[in-house]
Amino acid sequence: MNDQRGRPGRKRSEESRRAILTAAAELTAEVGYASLTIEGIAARSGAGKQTIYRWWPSKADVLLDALATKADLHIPIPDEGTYEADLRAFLAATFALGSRPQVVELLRALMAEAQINAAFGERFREMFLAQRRAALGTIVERAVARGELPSGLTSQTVIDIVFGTLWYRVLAAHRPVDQALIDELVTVLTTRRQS
Amino acid sequence: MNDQRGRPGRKRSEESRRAILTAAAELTAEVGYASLTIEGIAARSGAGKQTIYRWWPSKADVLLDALATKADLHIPIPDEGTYEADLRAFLAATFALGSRPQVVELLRALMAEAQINAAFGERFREMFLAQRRAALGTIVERAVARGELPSGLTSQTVIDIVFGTLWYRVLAAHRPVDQALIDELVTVLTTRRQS
Amino acid sequence: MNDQRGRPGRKRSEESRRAILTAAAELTAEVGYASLTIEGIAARSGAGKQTIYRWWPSKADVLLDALATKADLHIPIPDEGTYEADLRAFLAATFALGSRPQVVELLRALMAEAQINAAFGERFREMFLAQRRAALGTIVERAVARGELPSGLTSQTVIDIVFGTLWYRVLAAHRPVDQALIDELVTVLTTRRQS
Amino acid sequence: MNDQRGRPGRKRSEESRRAILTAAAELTAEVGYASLTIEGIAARSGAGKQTIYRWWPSKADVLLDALATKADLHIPIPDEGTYEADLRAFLAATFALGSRPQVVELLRALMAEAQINAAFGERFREMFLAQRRAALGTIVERAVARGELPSGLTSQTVIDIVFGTLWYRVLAAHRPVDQALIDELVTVLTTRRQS
DNA sequence: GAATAAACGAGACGGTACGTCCGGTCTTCAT
DNA sequence: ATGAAGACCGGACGTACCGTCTCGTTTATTC
Repeated sequence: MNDQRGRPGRKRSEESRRAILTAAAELTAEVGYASLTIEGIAARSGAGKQTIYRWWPSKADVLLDALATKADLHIPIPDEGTYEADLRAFLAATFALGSRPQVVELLRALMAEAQINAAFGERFREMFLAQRRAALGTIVERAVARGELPSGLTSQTVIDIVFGTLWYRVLAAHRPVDQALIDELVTVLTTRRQS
Repeated sequence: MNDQRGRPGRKRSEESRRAILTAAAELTAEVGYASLTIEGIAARSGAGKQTIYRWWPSKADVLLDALATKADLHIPIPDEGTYEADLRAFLAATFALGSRPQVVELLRALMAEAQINAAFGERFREMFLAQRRAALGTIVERAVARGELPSGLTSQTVIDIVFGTLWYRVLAAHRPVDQALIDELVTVLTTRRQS
Repeated sequence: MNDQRGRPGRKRSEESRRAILTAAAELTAEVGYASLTIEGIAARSGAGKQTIYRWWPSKADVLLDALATKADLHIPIPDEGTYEADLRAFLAATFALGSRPQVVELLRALMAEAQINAAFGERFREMFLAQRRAALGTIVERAVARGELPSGLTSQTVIDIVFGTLWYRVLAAHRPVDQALIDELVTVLTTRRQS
Repeated sequence: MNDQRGRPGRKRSEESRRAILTAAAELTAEVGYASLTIEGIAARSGAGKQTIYRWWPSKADVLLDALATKADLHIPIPDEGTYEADLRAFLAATFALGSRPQVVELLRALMAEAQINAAFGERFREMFLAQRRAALGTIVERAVARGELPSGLTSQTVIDIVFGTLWYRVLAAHRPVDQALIDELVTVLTTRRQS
């Protein structure tokens, strides 16, 4: 990826990169995404503006990178044996993540930016949303293979419903995702129906 | 509301108001929300900037007002006799609305702004989202009264799932709401379960 | 002047006029001429902006009017019997006026405006400067008639030198006109020379 | 003065500086000082507004700089041997300058601004007026040393009378400084008196 | 080791839009 | 017809950031 093979010249400074990502995350928490500026990130991190523009196309991309760098945000793909248990485990992991206000704020900002800036939207969808969909997709496909999915439901729709409901609570309702919601979602998406 | 009784001074110009709302809507369609500016709206509408700032706190509020002024966006509360039919009718109406690209673009922009600007978020939730929730709420409450709601499902969760899935398709998936999704949503949210 | 004979409609309010002139003078003293605005005068005086625009073409004209209304600013034309005594009396009267800071401030502002706004400059010259020149002119002409003027000096130049020096101290030197200056001016402009 | 030794960052653009000063001078000549705007200067010079604000506190300071940059405005200190000849030479040089309408307009505007804006007034007095006073001061001091000054006249008063009369003609009388005035001034300020 | 080349902090640059202020005009209702 | 109130269009203000462009300096690779 970062094709540094034998190129002359100074190497990218990992120190600067970290300082920039940290400054961006802190500033977002302190002043909010709307008041976050490239100049502010540069000033806080001690980097020059050009250094930021050299490596990221926008402030949203800096934050997306900062998010991706947080290793602990990884949501594992559970394998509990049954579709219901897997789904419940997946939702519980997501729920845990949702209880960290700073992360939630970041996600709201990035989703917003994705609506306004089409190019970033593309990157956000590919680098973030698609990965989450893939994780849940694995679980649902397993259920399909086992015949556990309720009839009349495609796996894509299950995924849309799960993520849609979670995002809606964050974006529109401003209510945290809670245990009750998880229970109801699992109920709706798993229980077999009468003919 | 606009208590003009016997107040001295010139009255608010309805002509300017219309010109501003129209210009804002047109410009959003032409250049996109990100490139929409108050100055641009003023120039296009022939109004002074101050006139815009006097009546709306931000460009998003202008668009929200423009949206509210479009009478044809009203979603009726159907009463077809059964919960399933009502829900299907409600979704069909929403689906029809979603097939108008300009409206969808507007909604995406407003939802984005609501994430970034907390004060506008409050207004957007109260003046737009709450009304839609109330409409669907009426339908669902009727179902509850009739005992048609699947057990283990609260009416608020039904609403979250419905709007969540619709918004998710618009915001994250960039896939239009289609008939297949409607069918699956209705299936999931109506069918009685085996004990 | 104010030809109100038999005109229909409400008469000009003397109360408003006074309030406006007072407010303008006070505001100039409080915030300075640069920060004086028509809106400010209207607000302070309780008048509408239109009322001010109806009767004065600019804020400088309001102040010029306020100045003219101050009756005590009148400089009498002395007649002491000799040119030297007259000149000294005239300068003493002007000197007394120059010791009132507010008046000096006003004069500085009006002279400044006269440079920047040609139309007002014309009015200022005619309504203020010309009157002062005429007063001193009477004195000097009397001296000419008596043969008291030093040879090689025209009356216009005497006037230019007197007012020039006084204004210069106010505008450029920021030093008050004092007794020493008066003495020296009198000396220069009266003493007969050796052939 | 401009201590650029080893400072990091891009250097100030001399090209921009020149373009701004030229544009300001031209615009003043074309539309007058009252209609001169920072935005206009920026537009005409091709510079950004911020570049102007970075280096000059007001439009008057831009003009003062433009004036100072005009090398040909320098008034030499003559040394003709006698006070009278020196004074006459100094006045002739000033008179020549006064016959350039653009320069006179500029001086009127700056003197006006100096009345209205106290901070600029200070700069104008120090950077322009004081230099002229110093030049004439040299001449007059020489006369004092030689005992050529009329008795009862201090050197400061001579300077006040000279500059006062010149400025008054420009500011108040709107009559150019002419040869007759020079002659009369020299007469008044040099001739010995009868006891 | 010298030359070359890239990245770095710093900061000036041309731009664009911001939100505010005020100018001068125009209703509106009351006197 | 005047007057107070206040909305209107217009234009400039001074500021904040954008994204780009020098600068001088530091660090690496190649000759």
